[in-house]
Amino acid sequence: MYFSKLYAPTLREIPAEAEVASHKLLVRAGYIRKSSSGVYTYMPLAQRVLQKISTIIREEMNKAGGQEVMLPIIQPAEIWLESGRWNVYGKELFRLKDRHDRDFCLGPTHEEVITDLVRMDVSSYRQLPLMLYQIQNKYRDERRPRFGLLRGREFIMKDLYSFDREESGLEESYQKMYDAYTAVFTRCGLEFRPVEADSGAIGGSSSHEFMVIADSGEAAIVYCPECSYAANVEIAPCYPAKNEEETPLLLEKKLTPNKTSIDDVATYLGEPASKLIKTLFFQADDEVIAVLVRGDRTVNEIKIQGVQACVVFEMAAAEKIKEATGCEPGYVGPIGLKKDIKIYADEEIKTMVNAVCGANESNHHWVNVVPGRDFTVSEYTDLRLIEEGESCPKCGVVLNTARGIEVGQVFKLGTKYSNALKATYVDEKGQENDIVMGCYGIGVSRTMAAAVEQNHDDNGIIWPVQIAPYQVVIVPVSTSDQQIWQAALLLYQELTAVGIEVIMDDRDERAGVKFKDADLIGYPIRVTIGKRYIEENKMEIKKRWEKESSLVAKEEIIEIVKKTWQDSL
RNA sequence: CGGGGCAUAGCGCAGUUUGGUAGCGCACCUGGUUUGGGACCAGGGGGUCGGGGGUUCGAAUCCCUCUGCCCCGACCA
Repeated sequence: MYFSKLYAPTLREIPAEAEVASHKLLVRAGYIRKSSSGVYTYMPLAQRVLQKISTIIREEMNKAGGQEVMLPIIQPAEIWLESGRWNVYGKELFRLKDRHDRDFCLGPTHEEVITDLVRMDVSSYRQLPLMLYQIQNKYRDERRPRFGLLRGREFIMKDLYSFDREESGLEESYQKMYDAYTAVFTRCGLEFRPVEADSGAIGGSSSHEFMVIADSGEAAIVYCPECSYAANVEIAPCYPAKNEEETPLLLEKKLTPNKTSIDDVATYLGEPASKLIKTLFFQADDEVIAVLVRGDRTVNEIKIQGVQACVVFEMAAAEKIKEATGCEPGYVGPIGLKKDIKIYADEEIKTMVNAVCGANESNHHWVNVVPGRDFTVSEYTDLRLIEEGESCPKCGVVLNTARGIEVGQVFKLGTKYSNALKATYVDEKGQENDIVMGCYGIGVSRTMAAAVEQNHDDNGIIWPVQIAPYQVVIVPVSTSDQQIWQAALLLYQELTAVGIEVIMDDRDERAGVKFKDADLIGYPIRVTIGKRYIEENKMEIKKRWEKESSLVAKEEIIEIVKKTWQDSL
């Protein structure tokens, strides 16, 4: 491909709206343009990268036994009503009506559609197991689209659904997909880590997320340097720290004027934050609940939802808190609540002695509080967020922390959807059973953005060879010098002939412009042909991820390029 | 959904306070000089100043209203 013909308009200036590296660089380098908030056009370079990622995914899905299908994006409301998610999914679901006023939605995920398909055509155990997948656009009306392709409203996903006879079959399918995902991201040349994850609103028993490691990632993970343990902090279990043993003292109310935050109260009373009890109120459907954690800890809302099942879960409104405590937030505590509400407490609270908590009276806190003596807790359990420096639940070694971008997730769904939608099969004994399902997603467009987040420098993108839009760019320093131009042309033809994807920068631009664009676009290998070719018959080869270039003969160039390409496969 | 901000040429911005008929840099076109890390000179094209309504002799500028976009938070298979 000649650069002069390529539709890749690069920009010198960064669009004002771009926040993160992948967004800035993909826009600047001419890969994507925004159409509306969270919706992007993929231009030729992006399309090539997406195709490469998709090809790798297809190969691995097929290898694992998957069959590709294409499912509808426009989905009828009926099946969503049947699964119960039409009302649960909320505003995230893009809804629309047809001319007859019938309800539809744009698919954010395809459990309903695929289950509807399979229930029509699968009836016998002889047809199982089955794995179907698709790669196409999905839609979620995000409250706040951001970070370019990382959180869009329209995005490309691969999703595979597995259908098995029983749990053991699901276990096998799940493992196949786990392995396939590992192969996919390895082949994409990314540094990633599978972590244990929450299965969230999609339901199901077990789940792993595949995280591309990048400082800009939205997800925080912990992993063990010794054993294989790795988890999203959302679900990482915490062990209670030992609280100091003390002789319980008499409960006492203290004046704490205008001290509403943990830090303020701790400083004012001269106590460490770990001596305070943090009391938070949540709205769980129609019920208000109180949650207690040590003052220096953060509550983990995912864990709370694990003990208090509900559809809507959020921080309680101020008036609800007042109803429960008779007091403004800032001085609330578990002692003497107005209303009889459930109090969940983190395990660490149990052993606290002579603690501090709000008195449910403005400008007052209790000191020398002893849980169990001064108030009663409905349930003690692990409710806090894991912190830096805590131990591995498997082997006790101190965990490492990292940030990641979630590019894939695998779920064991069980029979949640097959049961709701009556997708059943008949076994050898003539017994009807629900099909056991799993679902497995990869964010294709997000993977492209994550690759950029992980692989870039100040000058631009540094594509892993496997997913680069082209592997090589040839830069003839002058297009008017026939000796240089002819050499470039010959190299171009020879590389193309061996299956290497090459861009020839044939533009009548200064060398500096071509170098800047080459770095920005991120071709793994750049070959420059200039004076040194005329003088010494040497070409310059530079790998995008290395600082130095080297001068070599043309024959070597071809060998180096071929080798680099093959090494990456 | 709460809070804040922005909307002027393809991109980045000034002009709005104090109304007088739209400008700068980059990009683009023409010609010339240049040519190894985003060149220089000269000339040129491109704007319903987000939409609608109002005030005024006159509105990018003041008022009302709608829409879009961005940031922080909350939320997030």
